[in-house]
Amino acid sequence: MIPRMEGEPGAGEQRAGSLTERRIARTRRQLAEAAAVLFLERGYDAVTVEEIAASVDVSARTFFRYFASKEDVLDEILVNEVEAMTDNLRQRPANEPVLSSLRAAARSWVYAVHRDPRTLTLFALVLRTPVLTTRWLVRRRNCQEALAQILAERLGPGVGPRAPLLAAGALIGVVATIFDFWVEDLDQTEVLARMDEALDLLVDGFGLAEQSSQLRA
Amino acid sequence: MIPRMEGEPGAGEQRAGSLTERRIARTRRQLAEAAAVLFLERGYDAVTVEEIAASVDVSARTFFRYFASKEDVLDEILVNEVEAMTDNLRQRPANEPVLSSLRAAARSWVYAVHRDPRTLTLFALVLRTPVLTTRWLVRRRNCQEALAQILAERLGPGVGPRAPLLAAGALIGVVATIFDFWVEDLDQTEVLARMDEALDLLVDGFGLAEQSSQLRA
DNA sequence: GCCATCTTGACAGTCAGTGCCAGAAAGGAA
DNA sequence: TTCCTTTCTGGCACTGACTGTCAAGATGGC
Repeated sequence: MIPRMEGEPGAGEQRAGSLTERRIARTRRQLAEAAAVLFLERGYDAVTVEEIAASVDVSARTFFRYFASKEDVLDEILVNEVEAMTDNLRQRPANEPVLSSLRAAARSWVYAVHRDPRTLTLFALVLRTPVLTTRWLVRRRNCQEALAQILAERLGPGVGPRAPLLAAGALIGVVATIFDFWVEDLDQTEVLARMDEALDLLVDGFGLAEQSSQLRA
Repeated sequence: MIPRMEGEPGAGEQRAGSLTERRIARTRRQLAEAAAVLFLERGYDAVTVEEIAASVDVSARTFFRYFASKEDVLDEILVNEVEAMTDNLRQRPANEPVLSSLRAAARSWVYAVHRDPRTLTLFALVLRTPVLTTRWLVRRRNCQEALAQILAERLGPGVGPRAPLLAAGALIGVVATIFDFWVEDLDQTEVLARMDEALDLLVDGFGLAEQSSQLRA
């Protein structure tokens, strides 16, 4: 009933490069591609699933066999980016200070995004479409959980059970905010500098500890 | 065409306590109430707008005149809570250190939520229903913006244009994470202690600055 | 009581998403 | 090639969220 994609083949045993399998992969890619093009042309809401399907010459019913919902076509991009980011992080040497790992991972991810300008354009689309923005926020949260797990491994059990999730919350909070600035202003090139500043602010506790009205008076 | 609620009255000039106006307010309250009851009974997805409307004896069409979408019935609760929180914060004396204000605001908000156990039950419903969770994440973001504005006012222009939003991101990141722990485990009473710990961790920069693998070896 | 204004229900219609079934296409085996 | 099984696909009917429109009913001011 559901196209198989990549995964364990069924009893019918279609091998990896089989004709069917390639056709399925192609259809999936075409649908995602067509959706991205149409969304960018006319906006998310103004495009119907019917149209996306028609432009690849399959039925709407088939579209829903490839993607659980209309949102899912773009959500896949978000998932991929978040995974690219967390994979970068996991591949950093385990003895490197966490913050350096994070800076390096963010750095290589930013470079990757820069290499494919479409990614940022699609992110801009996501952030100006409410339904899709909510998806992005969900992915941010997934990212927090993934980051928390990495932090837990790196920092060991000494830091307590909730610290990794909390630290990840704060880190994602600042990194995602910088990311929002980036997407809002697609031309800006100094993302990395801003990211570094933001992380510096974070490790300083934003100066909140010593801040008081007297200091400003 | 759209029920007026509270706001500037139209040319017809219906005054605040008018019969119509009270009926409208009552219908709105009844709809929200009925929705909450039904959602808690059977889960969000298993309840149709038709049923909510029928249980208050209005048409489904009318439901959509009061709430833009099915999600909006519960979203209102989220908005109210977030506003209660930010209002608490705004009412703190302007010369109080930001962090103290935040602790105090969070504290009185937690007390308020404790006084009405239903609030937390509804939050639990929200967090176990994907569509509603996304709403919650959106509200969190609104909260970040509101908090950033307050921070900007308190900290003055010296801190740079992006620092307030970044600090707010980190603060919301940890406060919301504590909140998630709270909602997951409704019985727990030490929320406030955890909140304080979390904020302490934040002003310490989570110890990320000096952390390195050598320190753990 | 009259009139302007507003709320409501009914109806029709769009679009997302799902279950079901029959037909077509692919792969394996004889 | 031919047959058989597995899997993919289109078509159809259906639910449910949501919107535009219009006529009918209620309300408030005069």
